[in-house]
Amino acid sequence: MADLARDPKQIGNIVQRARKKLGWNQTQLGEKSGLRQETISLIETGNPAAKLETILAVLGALDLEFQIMPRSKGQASDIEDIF
Amino acid sequence: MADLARDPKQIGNIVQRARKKLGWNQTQLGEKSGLRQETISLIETGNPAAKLETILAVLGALDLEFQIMPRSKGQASDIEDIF
DNA sequence: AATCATTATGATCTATATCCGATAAATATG
DNA sequence: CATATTTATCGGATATAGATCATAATGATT
Repeated sequence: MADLARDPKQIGNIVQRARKKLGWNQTQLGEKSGLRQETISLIETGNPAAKLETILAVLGALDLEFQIMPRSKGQASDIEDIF
Repeated sequence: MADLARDPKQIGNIVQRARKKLGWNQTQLGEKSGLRQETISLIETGNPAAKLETILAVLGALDLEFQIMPRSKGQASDIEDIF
């Protein structure tokens, strides 16, 4: 349910997975988040220099959110991330 | 334990609180995250255009991490955030 | 294989982050 | 208060995001 996001690539993967789960293409996600398809593409491929506000807009459009917590708590979701 | 981070200001507050809890000043956090004191200042005051990699570097230095999850789950941590 | 949909890439432009060096403003501490 | 520490701000330089318009590359579907 909760996905670890320690680097831009993980964030990109999570965004892509959530988008496809909703049956949206990058253009549609762009419309809902006020961004262009090209920008969504960059984020999903793990652009490390993306702006924070851009990431937050994408997460909002997907009805997702960040939480900040201490590292390495050895939860179930950590294991998923290995694969 | 887990803090909601829906906007840059919340992230800045969380960073500042974690830094002070460790007894560090902005310069020290900058050294540990490879950033300048000015940059830490901007992040803590909620700069929305901060780079993703910059935020991730700061969180890493504080031994914190992002998790991504569905919004509004009405957890205890949501209540804290009102104050 | 041919076509349609989707995603990735390219060049140009404007805006702004971050670095760097310096300093002003604000906050502690004696 | 006076001073030392910490945080915020300024100017110049460099790098790159994201918009825009266009197109190439990739993936599906028949």
